[in-house]
Parts: sequence; C-alpha cells; structure tokens
Amino acid sequence: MAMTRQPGTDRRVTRSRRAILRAALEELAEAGHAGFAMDSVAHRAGVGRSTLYRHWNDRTALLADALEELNVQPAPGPEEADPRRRVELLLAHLCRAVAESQVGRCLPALVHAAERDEDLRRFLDDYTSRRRQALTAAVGAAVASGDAVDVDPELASQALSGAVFYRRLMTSAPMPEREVAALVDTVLGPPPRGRR
Amino acid sequence: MAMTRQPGTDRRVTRSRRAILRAALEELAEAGHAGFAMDSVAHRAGVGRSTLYRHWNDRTALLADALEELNVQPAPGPEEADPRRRVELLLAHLCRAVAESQVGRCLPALVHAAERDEDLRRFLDDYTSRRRQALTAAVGAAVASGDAVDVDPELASQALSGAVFYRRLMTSAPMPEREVAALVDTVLGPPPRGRR
Amino acid sequence: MAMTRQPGTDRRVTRSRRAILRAALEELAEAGHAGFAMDSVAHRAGVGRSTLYRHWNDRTALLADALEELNVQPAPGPEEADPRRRVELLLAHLCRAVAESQVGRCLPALVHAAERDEDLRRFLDDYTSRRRQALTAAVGAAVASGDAVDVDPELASQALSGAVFYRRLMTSAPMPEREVAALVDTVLGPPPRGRR
Amino acid sequence: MAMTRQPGTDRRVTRSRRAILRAALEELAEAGHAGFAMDSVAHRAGVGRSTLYRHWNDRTALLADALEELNVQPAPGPEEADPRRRVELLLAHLCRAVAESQVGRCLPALVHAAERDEDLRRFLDDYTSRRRQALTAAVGAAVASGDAVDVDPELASQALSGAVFYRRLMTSAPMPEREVAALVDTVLGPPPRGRR
DNA sequence: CGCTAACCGAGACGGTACGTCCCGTCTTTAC
DNA sequence: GTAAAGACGGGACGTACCGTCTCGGTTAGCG
Repeated sequence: MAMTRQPGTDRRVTRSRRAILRAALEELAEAGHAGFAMDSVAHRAGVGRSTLYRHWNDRTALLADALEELNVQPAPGPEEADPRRRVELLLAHLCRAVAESQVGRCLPALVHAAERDEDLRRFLDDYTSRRRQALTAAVGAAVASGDAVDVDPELASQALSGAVFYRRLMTSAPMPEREVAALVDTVLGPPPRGRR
Repeated sequence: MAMTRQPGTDRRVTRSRRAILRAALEELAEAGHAGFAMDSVAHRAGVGRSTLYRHWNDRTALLADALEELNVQPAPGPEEADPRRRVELLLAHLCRAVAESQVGRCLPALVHAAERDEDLRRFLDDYTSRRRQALTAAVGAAVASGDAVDVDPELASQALSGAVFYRRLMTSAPMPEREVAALVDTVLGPPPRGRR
Repeated sequence: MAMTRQPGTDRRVTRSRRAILRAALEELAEAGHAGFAMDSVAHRAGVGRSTLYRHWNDRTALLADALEELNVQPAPGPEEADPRRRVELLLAHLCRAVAESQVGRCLPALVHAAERDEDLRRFLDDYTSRRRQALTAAVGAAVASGDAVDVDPELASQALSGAVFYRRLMTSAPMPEREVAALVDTVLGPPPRGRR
Repeated sequence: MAMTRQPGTDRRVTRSRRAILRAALEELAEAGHAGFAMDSVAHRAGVGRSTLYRHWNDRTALLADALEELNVQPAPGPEEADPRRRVELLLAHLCRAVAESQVGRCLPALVHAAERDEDLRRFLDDYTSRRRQALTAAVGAAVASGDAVDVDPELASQALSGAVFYRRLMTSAPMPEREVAALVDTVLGPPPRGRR
C-alpha cells in the first residue's frame, strides 16, 4: 500500500520484509500450512532465519501477515453495465482466482489455519465478505432490472460463490469458467428474452 | 458392520484399532491436521506409540483411515416422498453434519490435507460425490414432478451444497437449518401452489 | 556336557536349544554383543522369538549359555613329551584359537559383556584359568627339566598368554604362529644347547 | 592445550563439547558400550539431545571422540635414568591406568567397539602402540646397558604389557603394582649384581 | 565524514515430534 | 501341550523444525 517508505524506517527492513512475505506465500502455496518451514522461507528469501523472528513473533504471525498481503483488490470489478453479465464476470473471475492465483493455491491451507487462529479467521471472513459484496450487489441489480427471477440476493450470491468454492475445496475438479453461465442460469433463472 | 470378529484376527488388534481410530478423530477435531501428534493419539487411546506404527505406516495413513471411518452413512436418507421436502431434509442434515458432527469438525483439516495427499484427496472426492448423489437425485425428482423450476440438477445441487460448505469453511457463521428452506427457494424457485 | 538327553525332556526342546545356541554364537561372532538381536537369532535358528524367551530369561542368559558352549576342550593338549616344545604347541594353538575359532571371534564381545555380567565374568575366568593351567604346567616342567631359565611359571605363562591376547585384543595384528618360538625364547630364555 | 578460545569459535560450543565429552566418558565407564545412551549423556552433560547430534553424527562418532580425549599423555614418562627401573615404573603406571583410570574403565567397551568400528580400531591401535613405544625403548636400553638378558625388546614389551592387559581383560584380578618387579624379573631375567 | 546504533547472517541451544528398531511380555492360533 | 506368530508397551536412535540465544560483521543515517 505505502509506496514510499516510512521516514524512520531502515531501508534494509523494508527490503527484508518484502522478500520474506513473498517467499512465505510461495512456500505456503507449495508446501501447505503443515509443511511451511521457517528455514525454507528464510532460505527462499535469501535471509537469515533470525531475521524472520526479528520481524514476526512466530510462524503464525508471519503466515497471517503474508496472507494479509493477498487481501488487496479482491476483484477489481469489471466495468460492465449489464448486471447479469456482471454477475457472470465476477464469478468467472472467482473461478480463475481460486484455481490459479496465489490466494487460490493457499486457500486450503488458509481454511485450515483459520479454524484455529483468531487473526486468520478474521482475515478470511473479511476476504470472503468483501469479495461477495460485489457479487451480491450485482445480483440485486439483476433482480431489480428484471434480468433475474426474484431471488434473495444474499442467498443467491452464497449459492453462486458456494458452488465455485465447493468445487475447488471439496472436489478435484474446480469449476471451469465455461460453466459459469449455466450456473448463473440455474440460480438466477434463464436469461430473459432468450438472450442466450 | 461385522458384529462378530474375523476368525483369523487377534482380538487385541480390533480393540487397539478401534481405540486408536477413535482417539485419532478426537485429536484431529481438537488439534487440526497440523497439531495432530502421534504421541497424543497413542496416549489418548491408552496404547503404546509403537502400536500406531504397527498398524499404519505413518501419520497420514492413520489420518486417512480415521477419516474413512467417518465415511459411513453419508446421509441415512430421510424417508420422504415429496421430492422438494426431501431436498430440504438432505440439506438440513448437511447443515447439521458440517456444523456439529465429527466430520464437520475435521472438515478444514481434511480439505487442507487432501490438497497434498493422494489418498485423502480420493477420500474427500468420494465422500463429496456420494453425499451429493442423493441430493442431485432429489433435485431431479423435484424438477420432474414440477416442484421446482427447470434447473440442471447437477449444478443446482452444487449450488445448494456449495452454499452450506461455503458458509462453514469460508465464514464464521455456518448455515443454520432454518435458512435451508429459503436457500432451496432461491435455487429451485418458489414452492408451487403457494405451499409455503 | 550331557550327551544323552534327559529322559523327561521333549525331543523338540533339545532340538530347539541346540539350533538356537548355534545361531546365537554365529550372531555374536558376526554382529558383536551390541548388535546381537534376539529377532535375528530366532530367525537364524528357524524358530519363533517366543521360543527363545521360553528357554532363557533374556538376552544375557542366552548369551551366557551360548558362550558356555565354547567352553569345551579349551586345549586338546598336544601329546608332546618335550616340555619346551609343549609350551610352543600350546601357544600356537592359542594363537589359532583367538584368531580364527568361534571363541576368538566372540572374544571382544565376551570381554565387554563380562565387565557387567556376573555369569559371563565367571565363565571368562574359568575359561581363562583352565586354558592357562596347561600352559603353566608345561612352563613349570620346562623349568624343572632345565629347558628354561628359572622363571616363575605362573608369571611366565601370564606373560606368554598375555602377549597373544594383547595382540588380538589391543592391536589389529594378532600374533602369528611363526612368532611363537621367538616369544617363548624371550620369556623362557634361549633354548639350551643351541637346539634351534 | 589452547588456554584461550579460538577467535572464530562460539564460546558455547567449547563449553558444550567439553561437558558432553566428559559426560560421555563417565557414561561409557558406567554403562559400557552397549548401555551407552545418548539421552543419558545429554542429560548428564546438562545439554539438549540435539546438541549432541549437532556436533557428532551419531553415537559412534561421539564415542570415538570421547575416547580420543583419553589419548593424551599415555604415560607422562617417569624421569628415571636406570632403564630397568624405568621399565618397572612404566609397567606400574600401566597397572594403575588399566585398573583405575577412566581409560581403564572404558577398556572392555573399547576393545569390543573397536572390533566393528574402523575409527575406534585406529584409535585403539594408536593408543596401544604409542603406549608401548616408551616401554620398548626402555627395554632396549636395559638390554643395551646389560641390565637385562639379551631379549627382543619388541616381544619383551609385548609380553610385559600383555600380562597386564591379560589380567585386566581376561581375569577378575588385575595385576597389582607389587607384582610388577617379579614380572619384569621373569621376562628380563633376574636383576644383575643381586640388586634386589 | 565519522560514529553509533540497528540490522543482518550464521548458527548453537533446549525442546518436541517423527518414524524406526529392538526388547521382554503377552495372547492367540495351529499342529 | 508345545511351538510359531506376532501384538503389545516401552524406550533409544537419528532427523527435522521450532523459537530463543549469542556472536561478529555490515550499514544506514545522525551529528
């Protein structure tokens, strides 16, 4: 976020922090929460192990901080006027995110860790709700404009997001983007005026 | 299942296995995948540590086997003729399962572990698909009987299950049973003939 | 010792005992006292591990018993009238025994084990003293016959045996038989009348 | 030797190493090679078990190193001009060493271990030969000065040392110092000019 | 522009869990 | 009734990390 370093901050500190957080995320994505080893992170970041502990109290603190890093711009929000189309774009983006992005790779580790760590729990809640707000709004707009049947936007967006996360976390076949339209049809009803 | 022990099986073996698997599940639910310690399981089961390794090659093997234990009776299947009502009952059961049962408590750990372990992955896939088959069938029946709008049963059951798992895994507020009806309405359309 | 089996003894018992003791000695010679594993002995003897424990209380008891087996015929005693020559023959035999026989291979293990085990200690004492009695007698005869200078037979036989054991246990070059004559010359003085 | 620590060496390392080696020797003397447990050594040295393995690869490496410690000043060498008297002093010192010193207590364990470990074998060879060099030289001097009969100094020193080790390792009655003079008389012939 | 304080890497330290191996005891089953 | 098979609790081994610590060496940025 802060593009310019704090005046009272040592240049080396920022450099180290950045490298470590980056390495931590890679490590988490590759090895998972269980295999996440401080040694590996340090080595990967080209940094002494002590430097990790100088900046974070322990494994968990570093992990939480690294994941915080992912919290930027959950969905930049496609500029799309048609609300139903907007729903589809948001979901397609979600499909891509959970399947390919760093956060997607960390998702299982994160879900597991959040179960026991208060900070991570909060982070996951935030991430989730922020992400879904845009979707819920788009669904609401679609309902209002008559592009969708009269559903509860909140529940509908849970069902839509849910399907995507469900496929990612509970099965070995994540939702492909091309199924998004059909999914939206299923929850919001068929597109009006035979648009598809 | 088998009430009488196998003739060629040592009585102690069955006793140990039973106690250990039970302890393992407790341990997993309490400490998660990361904190799951063989020592603790052994102690909890009142058994020597070597006995664990005698029956399972390592942590992961024990874990997989313990979780297999949960795989019984995914949904005892409510005897309900009305297909839409049946969908609601299955979902309500799922809500209860993910929120309260042993498997629910283990879910985050399982999701995480499955990401890296082939056996656990398979187990989770099985568990998931078996569980959803009943739901998909019920949705199909509802559609056929005119109790639901014309949705793709497969996608609809993903959306329905998805919403429940999503709430359990990604948020700190699992889906309460009382919201199930509204969820079903959202995905399958409002109940016909103003039944509710 | 007992060549004929006790009337009340099961034939299998004697068979097992024999096979086990034999296997134990091989194991001891190959793996030493530390590496001596009951499992291996049992397997080598083609016998169940429990059978070992039925006949001996523990590792040490079996070991002691096996070594007892070696106690037969410490030195068959060469039939040799000339006492000095007899000394040489006894020493040559000792050289061969410590270098090549089963007891020789077990010697380091035995020395070590005797340090802590009362039974083995006694066994080793017996073995040692019995072996040396013949030598001491021969030295005494040599002295009496004027074949040797006037030495204390006891101390001389300790010096002679000692040299052989010393080479075997403390160095990696055991005493070769061809050095025996020189050794005897050293301790008993040069042979009289330039016999060599 | 080095009274001041190496500049590049962590103070803790020297402290740990010292404590551990000391503890290891105590342990070896008390429990023997078989009973020598890393756990016990660590505990005795007031050190974590991992510290042992940080400095030595395994049990054997530690053992070898600990024994190396004993290798200092095999015999400080009594300042004695009379060569025969010098032989007696060296032997008396050896008697004391094998009976009472740390190395003496470890001797059976060492003999046993050397049988299977290359490093220990080398150590024992070194120790033995270094120790005997002084004795052989003294015997040679005694022969040269006419204090002894014309014996092969090498074989004579083997016979002398051998008697001492033989008594220590093969019997339960180590050679007492007061028998040393008689032993020397036996091998080197009676003292000249009736000095005793 | 030189000093000092902070940061840095390297890695030792006490712990704890892992998975392996063996011991001595025991239960069960087959002959 | 004896033996084989092998499960059991226990405990040491050697490995891998954890989080803490000590150690010098470097470097930033203030004076």
